[in-house]
Amino acid sequence: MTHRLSDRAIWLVGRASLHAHRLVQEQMTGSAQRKQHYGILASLADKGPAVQAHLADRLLIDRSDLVTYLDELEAAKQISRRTDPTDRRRKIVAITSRGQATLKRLDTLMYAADDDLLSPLKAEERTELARLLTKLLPSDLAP
Amino acid sequence: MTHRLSDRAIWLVGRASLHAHRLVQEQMTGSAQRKQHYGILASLADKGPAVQAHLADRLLIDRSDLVTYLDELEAAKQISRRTDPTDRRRKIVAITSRGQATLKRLDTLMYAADDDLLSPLKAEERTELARLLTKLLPSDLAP
DNA sequence: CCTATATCAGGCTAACTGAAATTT
DNA sequence: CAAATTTCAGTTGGCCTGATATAG
Repeated sequence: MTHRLSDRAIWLVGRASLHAHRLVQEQMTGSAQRKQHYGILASLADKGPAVQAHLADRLLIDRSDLVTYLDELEAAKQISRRTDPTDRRRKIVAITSRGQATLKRLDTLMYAADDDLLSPLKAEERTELARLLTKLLPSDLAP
Repeated sequence: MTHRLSDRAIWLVGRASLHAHRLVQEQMTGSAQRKQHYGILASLADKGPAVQAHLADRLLIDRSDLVTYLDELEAAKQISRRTDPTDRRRKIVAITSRGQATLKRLDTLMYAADDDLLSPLKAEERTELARLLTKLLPSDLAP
């Protein structure tokens, strides 16, 4: 009661996210990629090609914003879009080999930022934090 | 390795923060207050008056942004600013009685949003999450 | 006819950058 | 003179809203 902020998960998670974002920016200086590009490429690499609407829902990204990010990634030949033959409203997005290479490079940066962020925690605490955060999320990030 | 995103705390905490922010917005519709106002008022109420620079550091808010937020809170007579007599560069910020009342109201909203956010977790998991997140933060939120 | 999908145009706000004025 | 504090002006990026064209 006497220390509201340290009790409010809403506040804590917001500030932790800001701190994390700053660490990512440190790693990403000079890399013309966005943090969202990482999420998109990682999702496509790990879960396979996807329709844009489903991809947006999985990543908690707005569908109209995803269009922009995919435009950028497509211009860099890191993803491909093709119309779904069974439903021509949809476009199926897939990662390219160039996208795989970029992802590998980004993953190194994100791993380093992750290590900075988690440095105050022990190994068991890190996995426990990941488990708890995953339970919070409305989208299904699990396999 | 096969599921990058669910392994990256950087990504998880960012998406959890977005989800939390949406829940706060649901609660705050119609309330002319910002989320940052809550943090400022709560910090001043729980830890007492503070110099702007220290307050900004504690809350992980940019110093120039804090100026704007304090202008708004001051216009609503929820905080007061006075020059520090021992160092006239500094201004000491304090919460007013009207600010206390607003904080009480905001705290109810934030508590409700917190409860939504944490609904997938058991009581012990909630306190564990708060503990872990607090350890991550560079600023000192503890008493 | 209604719904779903991708796309586009525009707005909002938190966060950031850089610089000025004042005081130590 | 150099450093700290508050303040101001302007930019960026992520998120959001509403609308359109196309397809089921």
